[in-house]
Amino acid sequence: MSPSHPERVRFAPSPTGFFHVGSARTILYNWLLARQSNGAMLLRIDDTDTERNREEWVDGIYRAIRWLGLDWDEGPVRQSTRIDHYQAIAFDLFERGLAYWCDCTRETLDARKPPGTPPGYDGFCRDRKLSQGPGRALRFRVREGEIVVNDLIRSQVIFPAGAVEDFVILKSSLAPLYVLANVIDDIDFSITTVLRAEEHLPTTPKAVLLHEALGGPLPRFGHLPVLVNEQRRKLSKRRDRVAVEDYRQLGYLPEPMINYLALLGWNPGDDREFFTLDELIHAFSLERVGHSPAYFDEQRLLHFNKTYIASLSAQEFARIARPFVDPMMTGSTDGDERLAQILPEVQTRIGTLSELPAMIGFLFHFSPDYDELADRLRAGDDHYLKAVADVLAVTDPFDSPTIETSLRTAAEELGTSLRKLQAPVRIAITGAPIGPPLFHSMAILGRDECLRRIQALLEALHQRTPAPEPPLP
RNA sequence: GGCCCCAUCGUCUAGAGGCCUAGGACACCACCCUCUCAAGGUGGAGACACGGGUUCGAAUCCCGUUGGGGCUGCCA
Repeated sequence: MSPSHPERVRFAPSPTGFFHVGSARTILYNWLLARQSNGAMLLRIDDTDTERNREEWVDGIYRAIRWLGLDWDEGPVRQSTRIDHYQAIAFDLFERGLAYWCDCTRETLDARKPPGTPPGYDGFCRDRKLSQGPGRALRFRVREGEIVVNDLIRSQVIFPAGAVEDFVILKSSLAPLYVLANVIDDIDFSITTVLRAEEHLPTTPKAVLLHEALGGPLPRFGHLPVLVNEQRRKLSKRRDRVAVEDYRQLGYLPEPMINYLALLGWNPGDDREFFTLDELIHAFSLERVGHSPAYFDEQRLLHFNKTYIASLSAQEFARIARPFVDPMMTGSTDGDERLAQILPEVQTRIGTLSELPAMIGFLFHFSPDYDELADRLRAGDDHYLKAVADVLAVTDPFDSPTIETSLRTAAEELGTSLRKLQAPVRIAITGAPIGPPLFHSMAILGRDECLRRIQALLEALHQRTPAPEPPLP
């Protein structure tokens, strides 16, 4: 299913914010196309808008790409270093009569048009033969006739004559606009396929026009469906959690992120749902990219993350867990040993790495609010706790199976179930009603510490002043 | 408003005229397993937006309606 000819694709983000999950999907698909065709992907930084760009965002782009496990073959090309070149070509377009200078401002344009008229340029300066000068922008003279875009994903899209207005290619500051710089670079770097988000579809006819004017073969265009939020609106930096960096910090891993993103808009045609990057290279095809907007479902991402974590070897899991558990282990003497013992027990219990501290922190530091813990206990639990303390004192060896046997026997003698007996013990030992396997945790902590924690809860229970009787009316 | 895109379970989707009593996955519910919670196993509920065509036959093709989205900037 892979293309027979090497594709030259490009990924061209603008550094105006955090690297977006939508961008991550776009670069993935481009990268896949390049890899499966033995082609190349160019990384281009579209930083022509000096007002909005920040250098830290550029670094963020590099970081995110590497974190995802992707790379690029050429570049990065900074458009900001090629301004002169774009200007020269724009001036040439003017010389050839394909562009003209315009001094209309938003205000003069609006003033000219009857109220309620839809936005858009009216071609006022088309034949005024203005020369270059302060306050004058260069507009492209859009030709007559419809413009056809053959989209790889949507097939033929026709823009009727008159649907495209004369658009600005050089600001009055002489800074080039994105359509111009894009087309010039796509030509200069022999891009064969432009694969980008659907929001660019309406500007594609402008690119086609520019290509016509500048010559050279037209690249193939493909427009990916947009990613939307719960309200079905395009994912927005303001409203939604979209930064790849955020997901990294939350303990999501690159492999499941890639896996999930690949499936957001594309599917293999069968029921397969787990893919490595390498498998994606072979399986991916533009033909199987969907047409409709896709909801970025964090729950499903979580499922992929969780499944991936569970599939890791103990060594791999320990390695990636490290940065998330290190902070809570400071000051703990045999922390490494305890960590090594508990990690296999929690590997199938977490969705993201950031859940780790809350789940196993009790093994390293324990200073609960005993009043709160006491609140969680039920009537009679103090008897259970005492009985368990007695049993634990003579449990030998103090390992998980033996502890279990001891408590099982104790439960029988108390006429209760292990389920009920372990509940208050779990509260005493871990501080929470749910968590990793209790007996294993107890073995890790050791007899003394377990008894100390049970005693502490018992004392807290006894020291509580009984709730005053409600006054009788 | 104009131009453009899109339309199958809540979500991601399979489906390219009969294989559809519409399949899978996430989430949800129940049961099993079980020291809690997970994991795992079994089962369940849940969709072709609507209306016209075309056809022996339509989720699949055409038209319209409705709905959603994108763009409409001297941003990208």
